[in-house]
Amino acid sequence: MKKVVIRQSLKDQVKSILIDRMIEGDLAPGDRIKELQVAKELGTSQAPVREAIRCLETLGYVEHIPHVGAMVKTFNRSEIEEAYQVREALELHSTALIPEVQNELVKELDEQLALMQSAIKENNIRLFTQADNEFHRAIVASCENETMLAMWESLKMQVQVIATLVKASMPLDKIYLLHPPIVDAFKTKSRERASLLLKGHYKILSSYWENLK
Amino acid sequence: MKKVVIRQSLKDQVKSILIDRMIEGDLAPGDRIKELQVAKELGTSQAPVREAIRCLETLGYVEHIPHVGAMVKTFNRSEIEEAYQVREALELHSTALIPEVQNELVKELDEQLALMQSAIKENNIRLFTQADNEFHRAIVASCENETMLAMWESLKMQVQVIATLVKASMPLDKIYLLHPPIVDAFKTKSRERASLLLKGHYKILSSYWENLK
DNA sequence: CGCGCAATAATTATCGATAATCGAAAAGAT
DNA sequence: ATCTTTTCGATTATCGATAATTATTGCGCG
Repeated sequence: MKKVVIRQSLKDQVKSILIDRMIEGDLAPGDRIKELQVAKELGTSQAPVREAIRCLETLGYVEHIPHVGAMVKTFNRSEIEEAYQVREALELHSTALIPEVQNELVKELDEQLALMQSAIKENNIRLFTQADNEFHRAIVASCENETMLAMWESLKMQVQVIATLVKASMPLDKIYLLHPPIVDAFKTKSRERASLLLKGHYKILSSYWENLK
Repeated sequence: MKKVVIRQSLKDQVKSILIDRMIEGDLAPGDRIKELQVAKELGTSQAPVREAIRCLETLGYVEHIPHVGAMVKTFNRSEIEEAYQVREALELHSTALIPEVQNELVKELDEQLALMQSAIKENNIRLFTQADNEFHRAIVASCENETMLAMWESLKMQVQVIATLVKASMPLDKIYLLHPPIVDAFKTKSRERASLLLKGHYKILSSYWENLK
């Protein structure tokens, strides 16, 4: 691949850097993000940092209070539960919208199932979570509705929290077992059945989550 | 009500003004929004205008191309259809999530039905659309999921387009008739039935929409 | 006439500095 | 000692100006 000069606005660069810091844990929930401080660190002026923060705000990654500042968002219980419900709504309706040709979807789902299994063998929660995410994402993506997919993805952060906590109390292989029947339903072209199974999947995980109180 | 000093950032004021202009039609889809021009008009500097525009961008009201500028968004056919599908997903799942006490919801829905009827008598499409919107909004709102409601509302603009066009070809009273059965279902505490009727409602409007090609 | 290219105009992106605002600490009053 | 007011430091919000980028115009040339 040919190398090309980087032509990315400062805002976008700052945004990427801040997101990286969140992922790495250098920026933990509750941490404040000061515009001028970040600007000095990164060698820019306040404006691009400001824009980047506002962007993160709309992504739901940070919380912003006028004249006070921004801090990395900490989700409370109900926000997380709400997001989980919305995600369920989107996935269920997606299965209903998936066009007839489901071969590619099945292939993708099978791949993610395999990844989940190897993650279980290694007891690699991170890998499992990723495959789990991709599994569900594939379902939403296959109904070819960009708007739907964008909304589904916007709940990433909140669902991340619930997923992490549930996985700590529920064995991975038990979570895994919720998925193959869904793939089978798609294989037999029964979206109706897939939808019901998915609903059951969510119900079971929700009840586990409830017990974590 | 006691009067309180207005304490709103310039950004928010600019944002409101721009949205008003869109509603009034002074800013039509495709129109460019120039930062410095708006700034001069409103007597501010570029910065607040810039922020307001970025905010409108994330709301999906304007489209922004780096180094070129922003313009009022024109939705294409598929974006509108996608939004409509997502809204259906959210409303259907909302009905399933509504807690047992549905009296307040029924009351609100009945009110909106009445408004729709008087709108029909006056042949006031604007009023009808508003009541129609509130009707569906009430359903989503009653499941007490702020995240769900926020997402539902974020599709306002796109749905506005489809609603306007369908109403031009489909008589208002026909659209009206899709709603009372839904209220009846809620009255008999049958969320299951309400969900099915809502699905039917969407199916019928979609088919009308398809015929507008 | 139409195409490539340079010069120019228009607009956004970024900057550095200043004003406005907030929260906490210090001072004062009861 | 407690409550209120004032002051001060920190931070965001806004400004005016400049740099960077893109779009447009006009000109020379085949």
